[in-house]
Amino acid sequence: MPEITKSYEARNVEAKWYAAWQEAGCFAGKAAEGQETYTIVIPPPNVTGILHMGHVLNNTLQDALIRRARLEGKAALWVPGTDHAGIATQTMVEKHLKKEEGTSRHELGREKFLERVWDWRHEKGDKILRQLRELGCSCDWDRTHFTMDEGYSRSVRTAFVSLFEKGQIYRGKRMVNWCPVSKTALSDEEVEMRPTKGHIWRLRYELVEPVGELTHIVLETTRPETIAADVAVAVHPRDERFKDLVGKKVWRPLGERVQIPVIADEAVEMEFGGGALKVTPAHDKVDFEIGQRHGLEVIECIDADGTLNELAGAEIAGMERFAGRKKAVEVLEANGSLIEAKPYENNVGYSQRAGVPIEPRLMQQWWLRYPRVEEAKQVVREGHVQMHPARWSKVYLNWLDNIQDWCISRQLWWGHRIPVWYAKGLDKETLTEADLRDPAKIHVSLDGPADPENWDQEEDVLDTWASSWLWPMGTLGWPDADEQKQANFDAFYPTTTLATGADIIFFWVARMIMAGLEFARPGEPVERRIPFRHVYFNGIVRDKQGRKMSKTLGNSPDPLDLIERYGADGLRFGLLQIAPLGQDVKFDEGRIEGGKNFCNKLWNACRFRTMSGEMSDNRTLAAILDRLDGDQMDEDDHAILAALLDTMDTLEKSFAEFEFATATQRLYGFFWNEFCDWYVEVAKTRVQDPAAKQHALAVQDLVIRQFLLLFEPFAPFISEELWHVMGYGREGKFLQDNRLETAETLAASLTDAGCAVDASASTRVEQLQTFTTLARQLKAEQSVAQKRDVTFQLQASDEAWTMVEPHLAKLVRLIGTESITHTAEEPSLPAVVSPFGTLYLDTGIKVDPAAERARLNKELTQVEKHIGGTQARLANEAFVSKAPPAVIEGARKQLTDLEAKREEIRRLLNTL
RNA sequence: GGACCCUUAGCUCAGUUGGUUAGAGCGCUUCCUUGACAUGGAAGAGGUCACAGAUUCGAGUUCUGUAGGGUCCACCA
Repeated sequence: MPEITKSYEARNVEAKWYAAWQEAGCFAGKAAEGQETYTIVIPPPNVTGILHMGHVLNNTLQDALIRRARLEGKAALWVPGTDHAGIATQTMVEKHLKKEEGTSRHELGREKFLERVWDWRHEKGDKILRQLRELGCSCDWDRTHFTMDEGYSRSVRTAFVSLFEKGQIYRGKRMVNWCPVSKTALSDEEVEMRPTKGHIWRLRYELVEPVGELTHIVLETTRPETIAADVAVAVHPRDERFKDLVGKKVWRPLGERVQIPVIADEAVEMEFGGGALKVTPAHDKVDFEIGQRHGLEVIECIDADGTLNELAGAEIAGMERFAGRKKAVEVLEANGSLIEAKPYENNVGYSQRAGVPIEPRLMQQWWLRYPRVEEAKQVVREGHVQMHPARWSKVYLNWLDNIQDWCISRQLWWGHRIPVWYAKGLDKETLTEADLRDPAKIHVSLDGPADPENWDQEEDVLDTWASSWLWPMGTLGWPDADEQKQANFDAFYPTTTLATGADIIFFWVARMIMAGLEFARPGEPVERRIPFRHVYFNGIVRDKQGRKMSKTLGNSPDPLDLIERYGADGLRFGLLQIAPLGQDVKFDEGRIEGGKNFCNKLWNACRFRTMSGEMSDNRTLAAILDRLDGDQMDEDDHAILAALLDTMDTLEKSFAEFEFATATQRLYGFFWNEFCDWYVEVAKTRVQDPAAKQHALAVQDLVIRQFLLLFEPFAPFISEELWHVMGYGREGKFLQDNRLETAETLAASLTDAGCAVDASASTRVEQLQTFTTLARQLKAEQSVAQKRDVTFQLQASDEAWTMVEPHLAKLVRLIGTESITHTAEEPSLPAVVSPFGTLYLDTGIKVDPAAERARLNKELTQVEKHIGGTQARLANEAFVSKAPPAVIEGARKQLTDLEAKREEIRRLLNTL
């Protein structure tokens, strides 16, 4: 028998078992012919990222799902990997280069710079994957993928080429969200609207020729620095105030002194500002559209880096855009155009990553018309892809309903370079749709043209999400037939569950669905093409004040530190206990500590079991069942086994519903309260009885065994350790090599073993528990809680006494008394009314009648209050005639019981 | 402007299809180091379930509205 330490030391076992699992290839995703599979692809973290609490939650959930699937006998595969994270990684390396070497990517040049990024990736990357091992994640590490690996890159290019050939991809000059810091275009999804405090300036634009009384038009703007790029002033066509002005000209108040027309356009809000709008097509999306409708010129006065150029006007040219804004206001004030400056808060689009306002800009970019939009809606509407919680479907469908073409090109270097080659000398700015489809001018292919010397490859790379949207397929070998075979694409696709955060439902989830439908198994039914069947959205981990955890706030605990202090299992279990379906998680370190304490409780329960008696053959369930003795089955056995079956049932349901908090809470309550606090305590007595000992210990062995199987998905390390300590495992075998019985099959096995579980015993055990609590309560009230030399007398009917008598030995021990005797007398002693009769406590000290009366009166008041309520209900004619009979019956019985109790308390009061 | 979520004990949260006296963990009070566990045990205090209506014999639970908090989408310059 191995020596078991007094408390559970996670560090002693975690590394050991992880190494053993890996050595034995426990995590390999292998599917036998016809075997049911369970596949998860990890949401690939940034390759240079480090583990934070969000990852812990997300990956613990996935690991729980995967480990449970293994125990259910499915071929489980969890594919790990990382994302190259274009902007984030490139920015990180650029910063590093600037700080450490004072150089920049432009100084290095594309090739050298990319070498440096690769160095960085090899040196610092994948740290997060190693950290996931600390957490116990059972990924199939041999299948680790990286979005920039050659194989994966090939799938990215394949998708691009295919979509290009289908005409879904085009190059076009349109308004894009330009990030002046990262110096790249962004998709709409990467722009975050933030309320921003600033000013709005009320300005006058002088009419070239007065119209009647009118000498100028009043309008308001938040962006005076762009005035020099104004090409018109727009008013609403039905606005009476301006009907005579349309077609007239005004002087542009900044920059070159030119006349611009007043035009009428529906897009103008009459109620806003003065009812007129300055039109700056180059720097505003709406203005651009107006400009298109009216054939207006586009003047760009802001450059790519966010500085104002010479077209912005001599006064502000060369200035940074916000400094230029200030200066522009001064100029406007000086030339009499400024009427008023008002503090103003409006929504400004920010680059999500760089955190600066984006600049709408007119540019040539690559665009994708999303494929399979209708199918993508259909699969969710029809439940082929189920979202949990379901409400996210609505968000998803709403987005697809309003979907816009996706700007997929990025002006970065770190990423998948777009597989498009331009014939040398071709003017890329003036390409037409026909040019795009002309193989003499544009070459699009996986591997490039045969005569590269005559071509220039596109400089831009793809949006990171235009690679990760292929993740479930690319990691399973698509599109290469051999690789797919090797990865067993056939068996593992579609994946089963995607666990991720709702914040990337558009970025990633929706796009993966469209990609899957477009590329996977062409021609087959949608349910074979979708990338996953379930999407589980886990909440965001927040701090105690409800704020998102972030590096800048410094409010995020270091998961590795938490693992160090509470063990990986404690962290996992504690976190899942507070992670309700679809709600954010407010991080509470107390719960993590609770997880650790629970592990310790489990540890000690097992330790106690090994101390209670010789360990017998625990190697199989059958061996344990063999040791059960039907003749020794008492109510406590029935109750604990019924609770075990119920727990198994609850776990099965909660896994199906992704209700992890329910699952962990049931496990906690079952093991700690039902098993340790009651069953193990009562069994202490039975273990003293040679006739009952083997049976009572076998029940414990059974309960612990089944519990470990249920617990392992949440806490794999301690479960594995105890599995071996308790002798459930064999040399070279692991917990996961066993199958998890269902509640039904275990119940059937118990029946076969002559120990059919009678769930109704639970009620009677509850009465014994109540009895115990009342007796302890009485002792505490009489200030003899710790004394064991007191005696109890139970005044009970013969029938009630027969219910208590078989349990006397246990009760005496649990309550801490010398004896409980059956009495017909009515002693003058402190008493309490129990389910079995009136229980008297003899402490050997004289009773204080006043104190006793006070105590009983308090009790009486409570009972009477309750009686009142119940009587009122039963007196209600409507209740009696309409409520279901069972409910009425329950109320009647309750009333009878309460009245009996009341009488007994009154009688006791009279004896004082 | 559109959609969604939340509000239950001091704190963090459970409360299944409406049905006895609303639960857990932490914290708090009292007692206990008795031979699994002080990372523990026993007992206890603590809640008008945000508010107002409606439906119902009966509402924490269903519906409507209000207030407060949060999220997403749209973006009036």
